[in-house]
Amino acid sequence: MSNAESEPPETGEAIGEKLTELAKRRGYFFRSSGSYGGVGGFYTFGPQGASLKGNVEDAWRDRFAIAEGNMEIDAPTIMPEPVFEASGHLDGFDDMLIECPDCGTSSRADHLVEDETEYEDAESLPIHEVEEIIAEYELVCPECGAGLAGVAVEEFNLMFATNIGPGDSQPGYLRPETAQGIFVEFPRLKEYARNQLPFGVTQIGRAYRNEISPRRSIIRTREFTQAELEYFVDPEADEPNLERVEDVELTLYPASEQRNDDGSEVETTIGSALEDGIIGDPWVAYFLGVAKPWYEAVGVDMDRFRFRQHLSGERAHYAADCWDAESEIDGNWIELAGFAYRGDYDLSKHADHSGDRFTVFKQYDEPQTVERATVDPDMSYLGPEFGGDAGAVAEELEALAGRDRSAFEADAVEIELEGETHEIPAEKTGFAVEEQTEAGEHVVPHVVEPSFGIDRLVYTVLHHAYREDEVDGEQRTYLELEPEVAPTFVGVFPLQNDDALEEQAREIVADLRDAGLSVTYDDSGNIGRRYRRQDEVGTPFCVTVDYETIENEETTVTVRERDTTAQKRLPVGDLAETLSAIRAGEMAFEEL
RNA sequence: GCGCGGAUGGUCUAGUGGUAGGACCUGAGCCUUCCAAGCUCAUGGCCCGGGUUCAAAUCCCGGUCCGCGCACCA
Repeated sequence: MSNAESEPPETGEAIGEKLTELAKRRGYFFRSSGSYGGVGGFYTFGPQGASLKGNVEDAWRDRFAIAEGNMEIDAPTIMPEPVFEASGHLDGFDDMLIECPDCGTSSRADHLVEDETEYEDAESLPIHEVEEIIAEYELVCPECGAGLAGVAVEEFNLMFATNIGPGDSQPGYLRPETAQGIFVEFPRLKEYARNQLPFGVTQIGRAYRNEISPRRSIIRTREFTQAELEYFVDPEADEPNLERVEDVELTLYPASEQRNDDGSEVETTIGSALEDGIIGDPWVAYFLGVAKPWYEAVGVDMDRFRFRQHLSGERAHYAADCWDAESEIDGNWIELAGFAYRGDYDLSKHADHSGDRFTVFKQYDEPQTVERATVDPDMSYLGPEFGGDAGAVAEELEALAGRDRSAFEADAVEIELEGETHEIPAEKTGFAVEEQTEAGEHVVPHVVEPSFGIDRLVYTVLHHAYREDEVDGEQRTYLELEPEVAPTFVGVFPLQNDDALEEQAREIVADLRDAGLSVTYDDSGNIGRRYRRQDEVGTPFCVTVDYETIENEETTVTVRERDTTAQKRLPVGDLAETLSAIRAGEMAFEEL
């Protein structure tokens, strides 16, 4: 177990409940299918939430696809069973649960068998065998000691199963991660990359896990959105451009510190963390360095953010080094993203299972000439001599030529086949040593995988943006969302119900929308109420048309900033341009 | 999946075996020359299914969902 949930920074009071209430009331997110009683683990993003989420996805795409020069694809969410046999999800995602008839405790049946008997890989055994083993060894409930012999073992796979087409002849599954959609299409994707390593493929999409108990709002759901990058590299040749990120400062929580009782987080830079060996892999380090400023830009509070290294027991067996991005929410650390060096695990598995080629041809600088021992067996001799074994004999000859040329120097070549020794006259083997020119080799790329959870990030962004303060003695709740991700960028109001003011305000709305800004118009109640309404959904700016606007020669409006409630008067003509510049981060409100 | 607690307008909540009230929000109107003001009016609710009862939002059972703990989290 990690102590990932220990020692949260002492910032922020518990605001999860208030946020959930606000999210429901204002349209960020809410439980799905409420009219039918609701369903666990599924949430709908309302108008505000969908917009915020879309903006976060756009920001991710800008940074991890476009700015890095990576491709983006959009693969199906349902894939056929063999894909998941290859990926390991069909077996590895399978839990065997056994429930104690006395105390009701559920245990992992496969773990019980592995712990208490000499069986080592109980997970791969069929259910009935596990049940037999439990009966045979008279295993008991680890909690209360009651006998478990004869108790049914229940299989629980975290993947949602379905059927493709009529009947159940072609089982399929909803993908438990978006990554497989990329790996499966690798042979074609590498063509689009013109067979050049390194290259990256991104995907933003839904993934599905039939969680036993979804919890904590949209933090752990059964359907969620991931943004993943699979970056394919030549492990021999490719190196990340660390200069771009080496000065990025970050908070790390390495495995070594987690094991200490008084372990603590480490403040360092990408460059020194690599030098000190804290981060093991330069590619992982590179993407941590890209991710940190990005998280900051979309509104994650860097005082409540860290990268935590996986402990060795926590890592998947193929992952050499693995770090999670984590944010702190009401005293708990939640996982926002995982950065794993997956080696050639995924591509090799799919190569084995599909028979397709998951490699990239890497041309040498200079063609290389190598001596290679080859055989060309005389099958008209081997056939009559060995009958049905002739093919196997030929294969063994070829293998032998590869490992021991001297075996072919005698008049007769000895080979072993199923324990028997056979002699083949040397002249019948067609043995030769030839010079071959090789232009390059097929390499299985290694994969670096930054994998982001979007829903959790949206929740974190809202949580970290939540503010309460007082304006003129009145309580105020507002969301300090970054302009780049805020669902609505500007609200436009007439100061009062007045045809002239309203007409002018509607013109401004049209202008701003033409400029591509997300605008809302509001003329209900009084001006203060409208400001508060926009504050609560996190709209960064409000524009108000008053009598000065329509009476003075120069048409001006007030622009009011959300966080400070400060106002400035600006000419209408420059409004769209100025606000667009602010949204793009090229200008600050204070500079106006 | 187990245990404990919960579920009343959009939101937050009061409530008793005799068919539900408030606040906020929302909408209409009045008022209003910049921060949830005031006045009038309006919309809208007892999670679902069974049982007990003359009568159930209330008591009982089951389910669904939510929160917490346990287990689970490739």
